[in-house]
Amino acid sequence: MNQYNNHFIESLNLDKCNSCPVSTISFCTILDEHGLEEFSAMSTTKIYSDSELIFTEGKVNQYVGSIIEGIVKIYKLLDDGRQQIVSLAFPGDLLGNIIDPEYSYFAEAIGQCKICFYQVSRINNFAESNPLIYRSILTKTNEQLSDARDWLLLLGRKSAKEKIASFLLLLADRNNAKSTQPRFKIPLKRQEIADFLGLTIETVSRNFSNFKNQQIIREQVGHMVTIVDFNLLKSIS
Amino acid sequence: MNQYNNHFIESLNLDKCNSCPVSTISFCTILDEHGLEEFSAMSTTKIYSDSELIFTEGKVNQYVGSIIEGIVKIYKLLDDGRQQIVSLAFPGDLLGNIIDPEYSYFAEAIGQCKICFYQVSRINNFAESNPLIYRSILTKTNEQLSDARDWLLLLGRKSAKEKIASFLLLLADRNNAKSTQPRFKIPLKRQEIADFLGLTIETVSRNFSNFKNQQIIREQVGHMVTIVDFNLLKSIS
DNA sequence: TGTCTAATTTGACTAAAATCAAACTTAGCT
DNA sequence: AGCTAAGTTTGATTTTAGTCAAATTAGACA
Repeated sequence: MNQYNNHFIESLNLDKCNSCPVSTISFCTILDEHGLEEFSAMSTTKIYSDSELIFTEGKVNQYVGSIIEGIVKIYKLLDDGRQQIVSLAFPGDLLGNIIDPEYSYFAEAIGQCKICFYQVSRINNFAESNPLIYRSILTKTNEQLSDARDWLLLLGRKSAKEKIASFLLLLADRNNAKSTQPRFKIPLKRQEIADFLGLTIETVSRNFSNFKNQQIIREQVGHMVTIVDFNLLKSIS
Repeated sequence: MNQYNNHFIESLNLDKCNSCPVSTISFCTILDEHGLEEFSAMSTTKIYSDSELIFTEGKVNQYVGSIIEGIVKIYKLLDDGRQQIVSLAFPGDLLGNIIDPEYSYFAEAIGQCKICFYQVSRINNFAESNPLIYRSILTKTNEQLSDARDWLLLLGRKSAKEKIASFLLLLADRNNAKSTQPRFKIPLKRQEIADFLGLTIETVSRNFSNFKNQQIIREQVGHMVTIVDFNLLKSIS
């Protein structure tokens, strides 16, 4: 009876991971079936609605999350309210880290998000017997560092026009848009784009208008955008 | 005879680490004596003179390094030559990573540098029996990510004046200057400061002049600087 | 110490993006 | 469908930092 019960729970957990849409790209993908069994039992899935705060700067770092669905913006604030988005996290991306004592940024859901959480302390315990999880987290962290450094180049050295072009290409890439005229939804409001690119909302709007006038992009209702001249956008970026 | 010989070699390697000035802050600090013995045998120390290239973007990622002495600038370039320094690496900092197939930036010595190198492939092999090295590298990578994100906020949202103030405080911090009027050498040329802060050399120069005129800092020959009004500089940043 | 070059500073002017303000559009709600 | 608030666009103007040019200073080396 107890035996059956245990088996039932474990298989439930594994089912959860087996049916997980990011199981092949999340940091847990490195685990074998045995590790995953133990690991999945530690996870809690939570759904956030648009604009809900996930992490708050300065709070104790208790959880890391793996994004299952949706997009999360990671941002920092100056005292006077100026905001800079330092990362956009997509499905499969890791939220937070297992090292720092506190969160050093805010994380907020853009649209509805589904996130799989783990307690930092439990991951660290788990890693004692499954140290490969460190390599997996390192791989994700390394990607984030690489992205952050690309963005440093953009913020420090690119013009507004180049920034907008780079932003559009980033979104096309994250949407795996393979077409020569990729079409996707821009998940950010103009103000958020401005906070991502280190610009003002007016500059963003003007540059979008220019691209539309020059037929480089088309914009439909609901922030759907089509990149008409991909190569031109690439050369601008 | 053979026995003595082995012992001699091993103790030489360990001596090298025992006398290493960054042994308590480098990523190898996590290793116990046994691990260190094996690890130290894999290392090669190299000295670079000012402006020497250490890594080149696009080249195969063969080595990671731990800085023993000196400062290294990590930078990226746009096609037209615009440059952005994405990181300044100090003694104890890790250069490169063990994940990517290629370097994605340039690394260049600022002044004379002493660097302890390891082959990426050998670190990965070593980690199979010493997986804690992953955690140690993760910790260093995580620091770099945190620094990069602080810099994203600076580049995206701070004014030239605020950038210069932040830069001076960063240097004071890296020099462990505990005094109320910290004094240290600015290791970068004006052009490099500009490339670090996303500014032009003229803007950097003008803002330094302003700070000097307002008696917030003093500058002596040889780029030695004294922060006269630390609190004011902090509030500006 | 003097000479030469590189680095830095300063000035005048320009350009890019920010600010301020208003009009217009979209999306959600009753 | 009409109302409302939020979001976006556009225009006029200002500000900041960039550009171009020249003068000055610092550093390396004979």
